[in-house]
Amino acid sequence: MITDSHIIDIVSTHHLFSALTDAEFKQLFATAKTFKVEPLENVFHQGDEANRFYLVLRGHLKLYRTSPSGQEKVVEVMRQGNTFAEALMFNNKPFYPVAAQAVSESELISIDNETYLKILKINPEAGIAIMANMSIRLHHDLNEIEMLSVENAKNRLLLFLLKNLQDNNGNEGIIELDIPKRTLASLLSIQPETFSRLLKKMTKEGLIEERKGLIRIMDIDALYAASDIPVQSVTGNIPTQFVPGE
Amino acid sequence: MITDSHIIDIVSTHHLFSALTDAEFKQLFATAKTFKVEPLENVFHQGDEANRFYLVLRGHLKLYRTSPSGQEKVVEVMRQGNTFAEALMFNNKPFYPVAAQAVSESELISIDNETYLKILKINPEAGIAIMANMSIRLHHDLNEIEMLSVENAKNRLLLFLLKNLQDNNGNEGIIELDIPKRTLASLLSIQPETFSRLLKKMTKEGLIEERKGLIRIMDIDALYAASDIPVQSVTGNIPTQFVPGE
DNA sequence: GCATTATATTGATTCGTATCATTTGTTTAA
DNA sequence: TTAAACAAATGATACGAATCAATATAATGC
Repeated sequence: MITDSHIIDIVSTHHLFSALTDAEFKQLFATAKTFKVEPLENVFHQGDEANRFYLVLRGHLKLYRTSPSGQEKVVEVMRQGNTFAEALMFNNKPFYPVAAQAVSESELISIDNETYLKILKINPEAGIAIMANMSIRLHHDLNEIEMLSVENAKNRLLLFLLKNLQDNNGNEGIIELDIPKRTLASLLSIQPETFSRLLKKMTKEGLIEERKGLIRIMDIDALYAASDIPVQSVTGNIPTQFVPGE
Repeated sequence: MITDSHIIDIVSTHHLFSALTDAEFKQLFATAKTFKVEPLENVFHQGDEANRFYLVLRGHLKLYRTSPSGQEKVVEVMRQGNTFAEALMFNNKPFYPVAAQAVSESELISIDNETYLKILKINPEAGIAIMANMSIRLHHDLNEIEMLSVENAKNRLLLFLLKNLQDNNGNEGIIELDIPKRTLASLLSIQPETFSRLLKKMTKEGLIEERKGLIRIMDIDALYAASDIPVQSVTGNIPTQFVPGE
């Protein structure tokens, strides 16, 4: 079971709700329902009328589509803190194009589409505040994807250096290290040993210079050249989903 | 130089604009300005009044913050197709908290905040349509981050299998392969050779069974157990940003 | 049907990075 | 100042996965 304060925690930190005023929040949750689902139990089926969207309080569920031939395909897996079917609401789609089924025992809260949309329509400021959250989250995700997309240690370090330049006059730059190297290594998902070796190698190659607590980049352009960070590293790296026959 | 049709391509596929009606689009771009910036040239400075936001048509720029001590710190790097400073608009922040400077020669289009917000306020439907796009994009990003967070080939394959189960009766599952294996391997960022070896190994271990165009999973639970996919693999993996002293 | 080409498998080798072990250097505190 | 504790660097080794090379199997066209 999940406590009330826990529920409020999960709900109020979600980007769809965190920007609502107290009054709006109250209005919205007057029509909300919390409920449990057991494994293999469906929250809704493909083709059902879509007039609510959901937030997972606990457990996890799969969204899946059943093709005409009867094949089932999981589209997405939802976990604690995730919302689903809200895009349908924004898009005015009347029916769920997928089914939702609990994988583990789960607890959900469902929100009435109409109530939510009414709030947005009556008070466009609310919508704009929510878009602020979504924008920030999108930027954040893009950064995370970019960092994750850089698969090897050298390029992660290079990307880090290029992103954390301070005080760059012309083609030089300085990075101050005010945390232990081993911590920095860990932030970059590199072992301290590897980190040390990398810096040494780059120093030998004349790309950087190390002085107590400082890394000096001799030639920013050369550093860019040394990396094979893709110019457009941000978009469409590994498709999350294999969609047969689409 | 970038051609007009190219501009329209970039702009109209962006989630902040793709849901606008023709009339709204026209109205918005009546106040838009395209312009170039040379390397080291600033689009705006920290503390400037923020009444426009920007879309990168070509090149790349850095957003950076200068601390009281004069240290410069890059917050984000923007590339073709990215927008920046729109979150400020949604948040009604009057000043840019960062500066934006071209790294390479770049071409931008700037949009008037007031005009954009007016469209949203007059017609909440427009905002809702945009939120639809943002929702979809957020879901997509979450999936991508999840997939990217799985660092090794075996677990990527396992995650893929578990996410693409069709026709699972009880603890068995079937995955249909209607694309060439080498394509699938590439989707998973695995070399075809490695992919082949992995399947062979898993077959030997009794986890799966292969039959022309089909992969049969003998025991879904065992597969889960074989993977070390974190339960909550979605959130906060590698911090994108090293923020000294924060 | 056979030849041709695409796709898949298998083996040998190499490369990048983690891991383990040891040494060197740097703080911290007695 | 010296020992203890911590951080960083260096060496040796192990392992996963890429790469290169060869062969096997399947699909396609004539």
